[in-house]
Amino acid sequence: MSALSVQQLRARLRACGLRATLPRIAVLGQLTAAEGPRSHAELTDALTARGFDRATIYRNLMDLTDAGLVSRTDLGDHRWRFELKRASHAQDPCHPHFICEGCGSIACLPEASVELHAVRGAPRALRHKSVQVQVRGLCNGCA
Amino acid sequence: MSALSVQQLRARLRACGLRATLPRIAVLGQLTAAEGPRSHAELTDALTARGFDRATIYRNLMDLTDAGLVSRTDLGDHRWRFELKRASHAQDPCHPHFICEGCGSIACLPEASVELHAVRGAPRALRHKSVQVQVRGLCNGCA
DNA sequence: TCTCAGATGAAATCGAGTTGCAATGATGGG
DNA sequence: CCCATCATTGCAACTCGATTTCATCTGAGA
Repeated sequence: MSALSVQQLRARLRACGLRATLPRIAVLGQLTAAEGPRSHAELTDALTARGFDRATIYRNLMDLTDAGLVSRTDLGDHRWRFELKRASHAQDPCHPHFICEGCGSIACLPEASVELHAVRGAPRALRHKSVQVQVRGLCNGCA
Repeated sequence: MSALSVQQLRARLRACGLRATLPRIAVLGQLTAAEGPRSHAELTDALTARGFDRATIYRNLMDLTDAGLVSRTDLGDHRWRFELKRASHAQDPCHPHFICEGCGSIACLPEASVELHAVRGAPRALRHKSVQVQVRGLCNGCA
């Protein structure tokens, strides 16, 4: 799902009751093409070159979040990250994220890469898998 | 460890190579008496009455964090929280941490509760186990 | 006691996040 | 196909926690 056509993006927006405007298609397209969560600043850097405004990008991210197409999380660095909810990730809604402490980039890890064991004394949330797992370290580029 | 004498606080600061100044002793004292993480604003509210400046409190929180006496985390509400590192957290450097997104308490998980698998495509740091794992969710009290 | 690097206080700055408002444009109805 | 309407945009300003600047002050070793 690296890149969808404009028609596909437009259809997806309309299916949620959102107007298919140019900036909105661009934002959804960026998130669709992205590997993992992206910050507002990252999207702004990528899209102001095309003439779109910060505030518009911000409001579209909120719109997509409200529509349920995108999830908004804070991975602990004081910046909201927006990630497309993918059909392929539907079965593992809380896949772990890898956070590079060198360059700050964030990537998704396959759910199989982290296995949780609800050992004695651990919070019950661990047993229900209703937790968010973050792995911090150096990415291959920064190591 | 609800309250330490000024002498004890002073000694602890000196042991880290920090000067035992009045504001610094007050900040460390507040964190020592606190039950859980405290935000900069909370400490400011408590300490400006004694005549200490916001910026000074902020810098002392950073100093204590750099010195390793205090940990700084974000519970997801976009505000830094500072919590005294207690002795019980000191040993076993690479165990996973459980962060409650409700009350902010930070608990140590047994190393066995999280198992990492270096699957294809994962960063090499995962294979070397040179990563830090954080599990976020609701603790038993907040669930 | 003297000295000065480290620390403080007051104010300014930074930056992500957010909002107000007039102009614009996507959509549905005619 | 055109028009009216209302969601959306672009711009600028604002909020507020986080952070820095700089002149002054002070804790701690000599």
